[in-house]
Amino acid sequence: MKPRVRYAPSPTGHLHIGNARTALFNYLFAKRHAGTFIVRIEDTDLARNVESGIASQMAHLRWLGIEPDESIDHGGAYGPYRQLERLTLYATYAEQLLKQGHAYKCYCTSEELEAEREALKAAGDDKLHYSRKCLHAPAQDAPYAIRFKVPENTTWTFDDMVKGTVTFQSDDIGDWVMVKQNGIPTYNFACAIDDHLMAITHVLRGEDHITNTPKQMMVFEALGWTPPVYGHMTLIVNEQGKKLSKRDGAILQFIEQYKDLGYLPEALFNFIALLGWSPPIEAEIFTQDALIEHFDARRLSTSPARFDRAKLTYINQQHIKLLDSEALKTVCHPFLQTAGLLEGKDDAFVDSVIDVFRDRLTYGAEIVSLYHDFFDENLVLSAESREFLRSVEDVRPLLATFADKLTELDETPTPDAYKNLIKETGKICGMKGKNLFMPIRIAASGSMHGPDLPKMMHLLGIETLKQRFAHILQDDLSF
RNA sequence: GGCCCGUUGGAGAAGCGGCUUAACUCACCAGCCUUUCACGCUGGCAUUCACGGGUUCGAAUCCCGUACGGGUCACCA
Repeated sequence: MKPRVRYAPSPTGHLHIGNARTALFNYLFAKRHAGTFIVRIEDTDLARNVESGIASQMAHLRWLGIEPDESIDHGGAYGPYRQLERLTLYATYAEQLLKQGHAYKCYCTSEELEAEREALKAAGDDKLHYSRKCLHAPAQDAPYAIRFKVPENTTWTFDDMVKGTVTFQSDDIGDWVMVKQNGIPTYNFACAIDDHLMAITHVLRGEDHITNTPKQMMVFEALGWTPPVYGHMTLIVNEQGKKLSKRDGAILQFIEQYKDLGYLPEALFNFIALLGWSPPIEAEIFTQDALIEHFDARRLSTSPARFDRAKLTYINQQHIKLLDSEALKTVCHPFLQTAGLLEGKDDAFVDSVIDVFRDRLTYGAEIVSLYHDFFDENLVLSAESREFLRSVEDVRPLLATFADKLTELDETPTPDAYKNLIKETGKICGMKGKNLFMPIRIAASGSMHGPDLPKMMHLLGIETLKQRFAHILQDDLSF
């Protein structure tokens, strides 16, 4: 049987990295087994819905390369794919459960419930379950919620795809609300109904849903249905080992933020796939197709996945290396453009900028800071550079010679022209290797680290170079 | 507090009872390459798997307990 899996976001905002990961693993699972990947919008919390949230989520899913087979945008035989459009369906089943005695109307107000919980807490009760005081309440002409009547002395056991056998007892679950006073179903109810109606075979979701599972299973049982296979993936945690909180500013958590910084979608896809899952082969740079080919749900990790930004950086850099120059140009161009670095520059200039930096670029937007680091007007010698200059004998004559030679060049020397110049300078001064290149590099860029020297000089332009050499030669001998 | 889950080097993370004197990757260090820088390549980097018991001829791997960490206990999803 071909699996049918779903990603069921609530449209409360942008695509979060944790949600993206849920979507991604479901997608991988579906594609790996030639199944169907469905996106269902769970918008039953009216207060938290953000209308633009749906479009944003769908757009970023697509940007990541995750294309649903069935969704509000793609249609399908199991629609509608938005819960608010399925209200009559839920009402039908709620009615049935009510009739069969699996559910009952609850007339308690939120104040009463709150007071009840407070009392339990004060009494030292640690379960804080609903008292069931409305279980036999006569019908009233008042607003009501519908509660699921949790069967007594029952054990729910399921074979979790990642955790193994997991068990819950009736005693640990209070009668929960399945339809709110406003007539809209709660998550656990709507989710169970839809998973059945949409013929979902496997549910891969975050571990934070594990305690919801028995609630959903009891709906399936009451209605005589067979629940899907569940799999609960470990949470993604931050440096402190805490669940990623959307309010945590220390980590960029939304796909959009990475997109805006010029991260590559295929790299992000690769990185996220490694969050709580490990490939069966010794590699870690994967294309989406390779990931689909190697995906195996049995390799989903049981311990929390640490969000490691350094790893992301590395993976992105590796994917950048895979790009041909045209593709890399497409990535970098907008950033150079917005930074105003392209004013009066031609295409060849863009090509050289990218060529010079491609080896050390870790994400698109970085091209701008790399550029500034090395080509800023006010260059400042790093401490390391000064120290090096002091350690080399006869630095000054060397730099003077080079500066002198510079005046002999034409207006737009090629990288090779600079290379020859360095060579000649070395010959004249009797210097070579590091002692030759490094002082020139420092004079030109202020730093001991940077792109290939001749290429860099070419980019910098002869006028800037002349200024910089003049500047450093004016400097005190001690630098 | 109840219930559920986890704990391997500076970091991520393999490992599923003997092939492990613990893979791979990042970071770091050293060397090579490059007349510089970077990329790349090669090598180094846990006598040890939170701790304490137990099972076994044999345990990071199984069992129990302790500690620590996390998740969840809503008319949120």
